[in-house]
Amino acid sequence: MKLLVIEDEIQLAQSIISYLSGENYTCEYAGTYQQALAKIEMFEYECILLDIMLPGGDGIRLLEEIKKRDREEGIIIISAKDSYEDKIRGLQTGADDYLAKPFHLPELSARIYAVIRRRKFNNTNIVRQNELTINLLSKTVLVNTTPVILTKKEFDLLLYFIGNKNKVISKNALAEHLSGDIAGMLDDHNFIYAHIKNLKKKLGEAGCANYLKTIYATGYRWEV
Amino acid sequence: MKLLVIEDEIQLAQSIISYLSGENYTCEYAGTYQQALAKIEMFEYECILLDIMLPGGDGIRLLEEIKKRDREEGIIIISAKDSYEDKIRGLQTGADDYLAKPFHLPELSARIYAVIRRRKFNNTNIVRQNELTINLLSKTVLVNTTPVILTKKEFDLLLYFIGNKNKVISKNALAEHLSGDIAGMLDDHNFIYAHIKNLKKKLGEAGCANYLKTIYATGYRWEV
DNA sequence: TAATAAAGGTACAAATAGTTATAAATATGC
DNA sequence: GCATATTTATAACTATTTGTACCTTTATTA
Repeated sequence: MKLLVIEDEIQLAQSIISYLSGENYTCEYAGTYQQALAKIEMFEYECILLDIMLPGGDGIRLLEEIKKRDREEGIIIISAKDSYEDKIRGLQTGADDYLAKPFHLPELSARIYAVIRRRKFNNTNIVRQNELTINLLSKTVLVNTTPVILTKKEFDLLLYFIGNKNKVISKNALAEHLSGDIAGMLDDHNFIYAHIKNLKKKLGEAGCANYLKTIYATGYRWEV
Repeated sequence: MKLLVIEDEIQLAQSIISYLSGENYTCEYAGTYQQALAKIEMFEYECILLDIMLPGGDGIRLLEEIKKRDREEGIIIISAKDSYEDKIRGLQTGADDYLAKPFHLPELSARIYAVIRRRKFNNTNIVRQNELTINLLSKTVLVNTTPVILTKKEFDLLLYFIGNKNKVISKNALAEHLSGDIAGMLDDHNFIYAHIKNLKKKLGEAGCANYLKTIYATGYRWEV
């Protein structure tokens, strides 16, 4: 899961990022309006943390800018002043949640989780697909009643496939999703093959039918 | 699907082309105003990516030049400066979309797909034609309810025929569409025969009537 | 209807893509 | 900081697709 932390106080940003990285989020950072906008154009995020009091007072403008793009990411506003007007204004402009400074990092983490769950998984912790049961909270996978131990990348991969079922996804797009990097993508991302193979093997051994089809010269497709 | 990438930064152009080739687009490249104009005059593209800040000629001028020709291709402007005026000016001159550098390759890919879908496929992911149903996202083909497994080239070919139904298409045009400008300028593209034959065979076996007519000494026409 | 030009069929070669096993690098946990 | 697990890189191998060559069939035209 990728997050963007938009916050001008470097100290705070660092501790947020450090904590959330430990929660298995991939975090990126923007300290100014311009940086943030550039990042948002460049990347897709599951959730954006936005300090509404950016220098230049551009927080709300940035929020409007983000909402205009009509993407799927959640937005959580962080604000120094716990002002009611700010909160109302933020939520009206389309933020999903609001958190006043100072806050506890586990609380932030919980809210991020809640926002993502609400937006991406229809407010449920459990994703079911045929004989698969995926628990987003515990990050565990069952095939019928058999548990399957997946690594983080394998889990991400599986979730991505199920979230994009019946679509062909290119090897490049998968690599991008897993490693989050940009341009200079001239390298062969052959590591994808390894993850795919391991995922298939583990699911197969647990008795899961092979839904993940290779579309030669094109990509992969999770067929259901 | 054929794209023209007009971009003077070779590095960036390369990574764009590398990524989009992986997404199954046939990409061609122009680094200058003159090259771009020459390409556009000679060939047809489904979508043009235009760096508005070209050396030796105004990108906007090129955009006007392209629009003057009144073709069907989509145009996506790529710009280094995320300037509001630039964007407005580009979109007013007839560009379909605008993307500020630096951007994320999957995002570019998604926008190209959106533009092509809007222009060529009535904004739908499903193309229907008589007993054929083509899903652009899953890249699958049904004849009535019978699935037909096509290779990459066969799928492209079919889509191209249906997108140009009732028009005669020369062997050269087909070769160029599938393999790019080089192939289009060479003679003797017997590989087209092979692909046509395989496509016809697969569709026929699935119960599809033969809409693909050979126009002797001229080309092929998908007659409906 | 014969001559000829073009297209179709087929089989095989070459290129490309995908799989797998293993090793090296990196990250994680105790 | 060491041991372990995970991720990424490498390389050999396998499978599939694509391109080519050559031969056969079909259509066109005189």
